[in-house]
Amino acid sequence: MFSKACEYGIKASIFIAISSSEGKRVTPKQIAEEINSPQAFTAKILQALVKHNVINSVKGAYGGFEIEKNDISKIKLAQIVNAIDGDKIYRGCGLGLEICDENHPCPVHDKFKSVRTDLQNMLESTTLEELAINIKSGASFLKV
Amino acid sequence: MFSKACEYGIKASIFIAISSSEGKRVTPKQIAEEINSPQAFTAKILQALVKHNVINSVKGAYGGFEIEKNDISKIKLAQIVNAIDGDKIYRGCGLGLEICDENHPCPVHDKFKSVRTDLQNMLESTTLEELAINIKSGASFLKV
DNA sequence: ATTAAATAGGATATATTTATCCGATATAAA
DNA sequence: TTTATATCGGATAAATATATCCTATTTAAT
Repeated sequence: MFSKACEYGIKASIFIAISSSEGKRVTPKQIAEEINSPQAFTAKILQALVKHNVINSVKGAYGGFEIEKNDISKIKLAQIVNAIDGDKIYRGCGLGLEICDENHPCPVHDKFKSVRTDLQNMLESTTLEELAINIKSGASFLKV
Repeated sequence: MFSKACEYGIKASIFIAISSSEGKRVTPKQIAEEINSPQAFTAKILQALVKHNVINSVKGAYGGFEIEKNDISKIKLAQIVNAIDGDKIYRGCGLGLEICDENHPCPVHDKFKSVRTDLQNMLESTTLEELAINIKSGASFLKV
């Protein structure tokens, strides 16, 4: 479904959201431990998220990654997925056709429509805040 | 969503279904042309489909790949996807957790549930026959 | 100013997926 | 039995995704 990079990006963003809500910046090392991911690879993904304005970075001593407190409830999963995997998940053709639309549909075009729309709606409506709250309350988990 | 191999496998199966319904066996060369895929790679995928009893192969002169006429309406997309990509699309965790279930859900476990169930239902209810019919009638296309 | 701690980013390595090549084997027809 | 035509399957190559390493740069605190 998502690439590894995207999975890490989502989990990292949730952890950063939690930390930021407590006024703490976090380093790639802390993040990688918390979400059980390779540290250097995770750092690359964080750079991409910074570039796409999903998270902020502060260089130098006492720096790290953070999310503006007011933004946590505004950031949607879709933004994170878009920053890392692009929009091919719900835009590209299910069977890889270059051109696939109503006029020239692939064999599964119609069948896929609702699944993909559901996915898109879910990604566009789910906020980092609600995901962070569930982690904080112990209702869900970032690693095994 | 699906791997390239799986995309080729679905399109190839549809084309074989059409040909078989007309009593014709087809070679990897013909298939690759019809679905716009690399021939040798497609041949590997066909082998996998044979091994999983989705399609039949007949070796030797005048041989090729075919699907039992009576099976065309019975074969579901899910069987093809399963043969090539396995069931991780609708079984594996959306965020890659080793363990992810009701007792220990990842952050998006609940959000994903309906999307994945929809996908699974779609794959398990869609037959090769209906996809083949739409290609034959010109309602959908195997390549651009 | 100096130092310690942090991100940024280029270079490189590894793993996986995608793709190609070629010889072995099977089989129908002549 | 020979020949032409297929699949089968192992070896290899190329492309992409994942992961690591190292140095440069930035910056807060002393």
